[in-house]
Amino acid sequence: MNARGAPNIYDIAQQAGVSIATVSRVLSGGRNVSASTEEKVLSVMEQLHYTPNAFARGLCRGSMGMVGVLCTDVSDLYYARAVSTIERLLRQKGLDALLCCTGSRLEDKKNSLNLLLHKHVDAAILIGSAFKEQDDNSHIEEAARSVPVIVINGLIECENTYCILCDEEAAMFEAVGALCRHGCRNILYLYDQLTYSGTQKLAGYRRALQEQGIAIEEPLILQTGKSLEEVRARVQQLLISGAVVDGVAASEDLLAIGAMQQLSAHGLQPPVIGFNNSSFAQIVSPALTSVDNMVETLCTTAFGILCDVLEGRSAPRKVILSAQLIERETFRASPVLR
Amino acid sequence: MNARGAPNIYDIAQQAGVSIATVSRVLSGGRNVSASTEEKVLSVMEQLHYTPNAFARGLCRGSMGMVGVLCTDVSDLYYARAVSTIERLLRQKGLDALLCCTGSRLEDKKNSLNLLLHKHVDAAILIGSAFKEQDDNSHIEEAARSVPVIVINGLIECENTYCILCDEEAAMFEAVGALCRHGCRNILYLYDQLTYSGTQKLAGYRRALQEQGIAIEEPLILQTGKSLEEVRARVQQLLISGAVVDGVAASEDLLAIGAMQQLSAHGLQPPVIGFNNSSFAQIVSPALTSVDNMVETLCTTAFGILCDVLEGRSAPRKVILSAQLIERETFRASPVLR
DNA sequence: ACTGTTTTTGAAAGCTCTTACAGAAAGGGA
DNA sequence: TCCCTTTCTGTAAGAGCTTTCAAAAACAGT
Repeated sequence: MNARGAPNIYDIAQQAGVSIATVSRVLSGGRNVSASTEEKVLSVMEQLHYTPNAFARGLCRGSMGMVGVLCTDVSDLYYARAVSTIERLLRQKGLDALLCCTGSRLEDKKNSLNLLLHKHVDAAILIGSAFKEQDDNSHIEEAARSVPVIVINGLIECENTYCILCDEEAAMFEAVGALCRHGCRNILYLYDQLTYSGTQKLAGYRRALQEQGIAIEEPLILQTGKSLEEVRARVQQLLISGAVVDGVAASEDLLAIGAMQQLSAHGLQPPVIGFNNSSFAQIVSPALTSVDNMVETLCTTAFGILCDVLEGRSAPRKVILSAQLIERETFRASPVLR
Repeated sequence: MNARGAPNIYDIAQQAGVSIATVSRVLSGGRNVSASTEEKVLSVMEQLHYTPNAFARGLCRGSMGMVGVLCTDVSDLYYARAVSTIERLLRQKGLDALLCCTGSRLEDKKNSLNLLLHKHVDAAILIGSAFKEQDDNSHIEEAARSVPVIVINGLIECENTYCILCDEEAAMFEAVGALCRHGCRNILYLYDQLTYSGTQKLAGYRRALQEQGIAIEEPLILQTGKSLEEVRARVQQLLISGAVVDGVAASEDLLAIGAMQQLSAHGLQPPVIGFNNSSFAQIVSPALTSVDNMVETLCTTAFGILCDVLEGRSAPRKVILSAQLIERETFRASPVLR
């Protein structure tokens, strides 16, 4: 064992009476090493509790087996689920997740991604971070020049970039359509941010109303913050202004819940549909009907693509899954012919 | 620029007409470099978009500025909040968070921690992962031999180890005591796992009943899973068996909510107190009274200690904060004299 | 025993940076 | 002008691993 702590490959070589090249060969699977030599080396490693130095390895191989995982905020249940799923899959494959919560400001997202690349991750997985405008994604394109970038729940189409998303426009179209067919005419729509996903959902809402021949009333389209209080305050404002609301759709469960509470305080209980099918949905009462956009499936698919890419296989540049309406107490689509 | 992509320190040195040592000096703050040389080097770096190779740096310095963050499961709201807080603080300080969700099996926790160390993190932060028995923490003690280990919400006392916790025994003692003083005599207690924290809370429950002279009925102490369904099923079983319940305390909000729902299905609405003060608590109705064990504060404190340790300052080996009962609709302590 | 293959091994170069040490340049005082 | 500091710069030796290339050993076939 050398002076400062951990033994290195030289120590092993010396103890085992072989050269460092042989030790290195044993380390990488024992190709071209005689069985007896391999055994001896392995036993010395065991004895000395040897673990190869990850930095040195990284330096030689250009990779340390880390994948950057970026999202706006893990304390958000939705991202938490996604990150959890991805982390588990990565770990199963011996990869480490370098977590990075960027916050919602574009500038911060850009910086974070950049920093991550300097750590020489093997790939980057962005969750829900792509924006609508092509221009806002320049940092992603830039990043894709050094490592493959997998975007979950965001659209991006450029070299070395892969995206897995759920057709949320269609999902919201269906959900709002169902509300209309149920008889709702003044459907409140709540959203927080206009990420790619946010934009899609809003578009779905608009298309559904148009298709049903219902005029879109802009005041019913409400941008709120993420907190329950903000949502309730905005809804309260709206109600006080005299707006009529006979249905609610929201880009996230929490927003729907806030609206539900505030409407309920006014004695109103219109049908409500949330989005994401988070744990919140089953906990509130009445239990919230919500669109399940399949985070886990999105993540699993993304991971599969990541593996394909890292191992040099070909992979689809864009995968679109479809969502599913999970019916609970706040709304059940009555089987009505259109 | 050299053959394969990124420029290295030699490229910069050559372009700037200086030696690599000088470049390295500029890199590390420009000590002992003339202003003119520094400027020239910096401009070449700029031009070539140079970033020092993190692995090489790691190799020399023995650190890459990464901190391992371990928890059972980030998809759990409680851990998600903690991880989010910690990640943000680490990033502010230029450190990266290597996330590791260990699952609840001790064996997996041990392995994960071990793997993390091989990546040469500067420190490890464990969230709620310490167990009751000293023996179960051997992996932590082992880890602490190579890097400082900060345990949040778990007790551990050994060399190079720091723990920050909330006195949950006292918190639960107070909460259950309040229920008793309110008149509850058959208080259902729900818990999931007996981590250190879990054990403490249960102990608090027992002590409160004892102090109030109420006999502890073991069937009222219910171990459930983490899912709402499991909780409801277990509570249902209990009720069917004819047990009387006139109060509920739980080691986690979700458990309390499950119990609430099931009791409510039986027409019962006893006082209920949850734990963690998660977002769930404000969302359900009636809104859940819950003990806030100050995750964010715990994390901030932990981070402060981490900084002190990394920078060679002294830090307390153990910090205990106290929790706070957040009163909502499911229980309000009436001001009764003991 | 000898030749040609195949398998196993080691020496050395390379990956990119930091840092100790020594030498060169520059500045100050007599 | 000379000598002694102080400031700046370069050389070279690591840090610990991978990998190429050539040499050595083992083996088979005649």
